[in-house]
Amino acid sequence: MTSHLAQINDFLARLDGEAKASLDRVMMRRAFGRGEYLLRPDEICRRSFLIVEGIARKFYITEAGKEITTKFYFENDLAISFQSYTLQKPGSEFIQALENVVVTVTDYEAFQNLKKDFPQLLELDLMMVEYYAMWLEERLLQFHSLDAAGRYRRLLKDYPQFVQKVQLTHIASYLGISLETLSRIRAKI
Amino acid sequence: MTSHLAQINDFLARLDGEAKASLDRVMMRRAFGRGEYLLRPDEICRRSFLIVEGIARKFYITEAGKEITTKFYFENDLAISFQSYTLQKPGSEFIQALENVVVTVTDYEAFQNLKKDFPQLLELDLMMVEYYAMWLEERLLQFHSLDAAGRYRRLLKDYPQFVQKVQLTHIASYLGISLETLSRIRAKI
DNA sequence: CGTGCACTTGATTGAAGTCAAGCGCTGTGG
DNA sequence: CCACAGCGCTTGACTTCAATCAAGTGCACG
Repeated sequence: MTSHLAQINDFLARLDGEAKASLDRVMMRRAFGRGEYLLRPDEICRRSFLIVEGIARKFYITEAGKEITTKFYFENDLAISFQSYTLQKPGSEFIQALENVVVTVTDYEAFQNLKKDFPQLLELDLMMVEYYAMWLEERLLQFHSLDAAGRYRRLLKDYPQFVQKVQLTHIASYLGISLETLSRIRAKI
Repeated sequence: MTSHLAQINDFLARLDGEAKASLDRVMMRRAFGRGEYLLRPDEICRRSFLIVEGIARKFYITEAGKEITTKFYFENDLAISFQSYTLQKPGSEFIQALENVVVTVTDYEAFQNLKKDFPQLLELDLMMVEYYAMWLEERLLQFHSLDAAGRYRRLLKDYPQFVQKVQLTHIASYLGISLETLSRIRAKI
């Protein structure tokens, strides 16, 4: 998986000058304070947020009123509500800063237009979506084949930084287990 | 979701003549008998299979030796082992015909080359991966927010054809529940 | 010095897994 | 043509994992 990420960085490094310059031109730096929302439900996700600094999360609220965290964003992660962004339709997800966050914002329309001029960017887009799909496959596999303790151990192994920096409440919902169960799992390790 | 599928078909219909002809030229029709494997673990997924007729499934085997079905393929579905295909590395998934199946096979390399000549095909590729990612997101959401009975009811609603045509053993593993539990859920409806 | 929030710990309940037996087809060979 | 073997599914009894409910701890911050 990491190899794919490396490939994306590699690709970005080799992106030709004009494409890169055009891309830079439509990107805008912005800051959000701890707790602020980068995106709310019923909004169309018209912008992507590349995390420069800080941590954010994506979550939705179930019918029962429970928050489910579906993704954490760290440095260099691209935060969007995928379905809302792709279809340009109102979504049901929140994106929220968990700390003070600095991002570079790219407008959806602007990026679509650039893709027409620079097929390289189309390739880049494809690579990023491929990467996301593989990440989703891996996550689904974990839900399918690991129990609560197994999923936590896997998280510790793959992303130890999460556990240090993110509240257990959010980690529990990310893993699909209750806060209490997570607490007990941790006590045993 | 259906809207996105419609968009792909629409796109295919508008694909310009030369791109379409080139694509057709590299596609080959093939048949597999019930139970045969289109792909096995440790193979690199070097071909995609567009289902013309019949049903197939994708699955893997856990450390505990249990089969987990991750996807069913019906007419017009494109069967690949996504990670193995995308990275061109050996994978761990089986793709198996559940009935006699007719497919059109497209070689990975050939398609990659065509994408260089026809950016339209690159766009098509992107759309298909986007569609797959949204499907994965939806499936993950169901694992996260529905219990066993809820997932089965959702399956009945979204894909009633599965339940008629596919063995309950496979459906149970697809839903992440035991065959016995599925049987009890069905008895209550 | 409280008040609130993040987390822990304990007791109980409930959903789903496992193990085991049995039913009802279908298909094959005596 | 019947018999029985095998497979797909059901049903029952029991167990287990994790959710829920309910206190309680400890730290941070006004």
